Amino acid sequence: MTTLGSHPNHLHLLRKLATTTRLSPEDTAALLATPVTLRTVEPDKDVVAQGEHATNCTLILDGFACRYMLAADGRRQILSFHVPGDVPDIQSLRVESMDHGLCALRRMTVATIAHPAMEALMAAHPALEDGFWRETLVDAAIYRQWLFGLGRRPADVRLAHLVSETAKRFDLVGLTRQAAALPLKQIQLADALGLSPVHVNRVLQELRGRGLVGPGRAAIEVRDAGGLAEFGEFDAGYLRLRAA
Amino acid sequence: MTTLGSHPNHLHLLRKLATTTRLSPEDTAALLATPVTLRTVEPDKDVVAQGEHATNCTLILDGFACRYMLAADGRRQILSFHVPGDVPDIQSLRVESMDHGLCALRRMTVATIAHPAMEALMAAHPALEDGFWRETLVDAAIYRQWLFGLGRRPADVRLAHLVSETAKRFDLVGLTRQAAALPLKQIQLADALGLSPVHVNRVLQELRGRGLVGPGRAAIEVRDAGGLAEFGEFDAGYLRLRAA
DNA sequence: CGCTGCCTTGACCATGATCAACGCACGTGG
DNA sequence: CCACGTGCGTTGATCATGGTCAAGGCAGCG
Repeated sequence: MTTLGSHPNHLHLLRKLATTTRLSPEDTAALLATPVTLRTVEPDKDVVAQGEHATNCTLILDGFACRYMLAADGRRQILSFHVPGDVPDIQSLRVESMDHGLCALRRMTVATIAHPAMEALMAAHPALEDGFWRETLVDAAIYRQWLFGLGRRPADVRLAHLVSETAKRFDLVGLTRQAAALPLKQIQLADALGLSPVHVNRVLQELRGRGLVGPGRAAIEVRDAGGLAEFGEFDAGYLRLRAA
Repeated sequence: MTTLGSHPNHLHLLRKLATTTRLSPEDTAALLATPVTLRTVEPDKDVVAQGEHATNCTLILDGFACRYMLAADGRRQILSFHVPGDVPDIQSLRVESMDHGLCALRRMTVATIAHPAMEALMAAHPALEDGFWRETLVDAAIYRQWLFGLGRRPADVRLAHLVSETAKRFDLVGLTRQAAALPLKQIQLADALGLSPVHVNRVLQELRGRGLVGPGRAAIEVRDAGGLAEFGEFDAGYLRLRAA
């Protein structure tokens, strides 16, 4: 048990909150004084399982995670990606049981915040409550983009959009290095895009041929962010709800 | 200008809030005393357009609406349906501009609530704030189901799921009659399911052949709700976050 | 009586899935 | 230091779900 402020990566959360909400020094101080438990999660391990009743919220300090649902035949659909600074299970505060799982895609460090501590923080600091609420609205905006993509965009545009969006989200929390080389496997992209792994491979080659992403196999290297955004019809507006 | 309580269809909202939140008599009284403007919206007319900055929230009293986004080539993706009792643009309270449009699918009666009135109501009645927040969480749960369907469910299952879900949502606000005969055109189903209208037609015939929906062309008549839910892998749990 | 809007049908096409094999890089143990 | 195993990426051949195009059909309405 320690406080959030004692881990240097709290800065990602602060940076993200700052894109939508203005926090007073007192709000920030209270946030950093919040008691948390640090935990490491190995790749492919659930942070919260589907159906579980959560009693904590999870702040990602380092690593990369996704929400997902499983089909009866074992096929997986990834519903969203989550970068450091995200609290992907904040809705567990108000929800009886998780309708989806939360899973580490890379080795993660997370800060676990007990629900009562989170409730107390938000009750005492309306600006923080507001900020976290806005985060869920950004979440919803991202869902809408993915819905639109799955329904109406061809595979190549969809992939370019996803890569652009994910890179931008690393950017927005200050992780420029990871924004340039996304730690995504092709299978994970396939599960997020509703495609098969082999089709993702082929579409990636198309994007490589266009000079938009690099040839490396370890990570998706963004070569031409502007061109990728244009090809993927990506406009970052929906990630940055303007501050009040 | 009148008050919400003066229109009989306020009951749909109350019924829906009651599924997730416990309201005191004072909360209910304040809600019903809220000043609103009544308005009629013709089919295919926008309630709020994409890109617009809204200064009101919209409560649906009667009719049927959808959120949607348009592709550059004019193709449409419907992102969600909305039944009486929904406030589909509540996020406009916290968002600079709409990333999607809100459109009437049938003739609608809506109550327009000015943002300041909504803010005042929620500030004075935390239970109502909580209730509306929970609604956005149900929204998000529906988005996840649609994402899963678009990514991983074949067209027939996807259609059965959508029909089951939409019928259940009419049910939950007390509109049993509309739940049994959904006012949906095939083009609208196609836009929601990411399919072409002709494929929707064929899949509908398959469901008619299985005895799950009726043969009528004016509306989708649910013949065998249980069978439809089973075929569509529909479990209503995600529509009803348990009350605190 | 003839529009108009939507549903229906058929023929053909294409995006992306599936199946199966192979390659390549990295890590581990002999 | 090399042999092997493992996990992922890559490729090719074939298949299928669902799209597109084009032409009727049918009901309600002016």
